[in-house]
Amino acid sequence: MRMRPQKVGAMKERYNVIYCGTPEFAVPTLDALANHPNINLLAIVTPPSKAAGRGLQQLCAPPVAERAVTLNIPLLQSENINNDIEKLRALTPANEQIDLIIVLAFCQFLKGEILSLPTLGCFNIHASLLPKYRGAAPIQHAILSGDTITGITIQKMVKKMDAGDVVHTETTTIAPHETGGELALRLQALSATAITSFIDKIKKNALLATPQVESLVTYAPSLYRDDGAITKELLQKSSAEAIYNRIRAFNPWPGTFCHLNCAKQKQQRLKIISAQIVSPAEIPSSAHPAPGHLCTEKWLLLGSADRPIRLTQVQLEGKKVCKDSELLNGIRGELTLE
RNA sequence: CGCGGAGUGGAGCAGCCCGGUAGCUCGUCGGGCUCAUAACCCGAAGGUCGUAGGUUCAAAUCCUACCUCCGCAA
Repeated sequence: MRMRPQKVGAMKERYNVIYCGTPEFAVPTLDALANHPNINLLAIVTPPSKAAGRGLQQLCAPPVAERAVTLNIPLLQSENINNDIEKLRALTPANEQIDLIIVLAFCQFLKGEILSLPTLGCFNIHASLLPKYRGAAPIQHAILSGDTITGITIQKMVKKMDAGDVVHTETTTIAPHETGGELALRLQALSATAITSFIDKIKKNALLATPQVESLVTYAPSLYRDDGAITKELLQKSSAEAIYNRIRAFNPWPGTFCHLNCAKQKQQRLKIISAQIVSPAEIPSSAHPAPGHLCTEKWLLLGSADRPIRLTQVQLEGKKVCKDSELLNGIRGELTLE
């Protein structure tokens, strides 16, 4: 049963905001907030800097943290923000209150105590059309499922992950060949648009909170490297379109790959950068790969449950990205899958 | 000092272990052929073998240092 939308918010000249975010994805929205005339950014919260990079173990700050320094806004790097509530209070001027906490791609879960800290509440920007794809990897899952539409949702955070009332949405179509990385770039810009509209709604006291329809809830769990494995088993039971969607959804992260055996060499991992579905009519019958098998006559063709998939751009361990035909130019002996 | 791979004509690679004339699959250019192809045939151009030292009669190959690119792991 759908509940009647309720109004939340209050008119005010300037809102005290704390922004929580981590990766590049959260930077444009930070900029939008920092530039907004009605927003006073009290502080920016990110996780601590971590060692990163090949060879030298250098400390690497989250992109949002770097941006905070550039913007000259107080930065709080916290392992777990739930334990640092006092530090947040300390950043608030004596006779003022925290009005809003905005959370985008933060990698930390906010508990009850912090949710009740701001006067207007905590709001999360989520990169899907909730209630679809609650969880950590909504962008990839939307493409993986072959969706043609997605967007940005702003929800009033509750104790349950991504389950709060929806207060604002922006939609966009997913292009047929769009990758996870390309869509993420567009959605991070759309997120900045969304937050501006959201603030305007608050200003006009026109914010409507619509409960999520529970029966439509789906989840987008975290992805891991192994999820990108294109195996014989997966190929045998999947359509070419499903494999193709996986390849583009997982580009550039967590990436898709398969394992190759080449004559008298040890097994090598082959990253798949891009691919395309091939109509059987486009290739000679001698080059038709069986489901779960690899054909290397001129292109790298994987056999799926229905049509072949050509791996157009690939990368072998320790090598640069190259076209499938270029890889085959250098291969001596037979190449087989796994 | 986290582990590992790689720099050789325009591209992708072999050759290095065991030093002795620069090789393979493509591409490019010229010519030919076909109704046609991710086609085929003939010919040609194009390389300081990442950089700098060292060993040697002789180094792509052995030794040392450095530069660059990349995979894994976080």
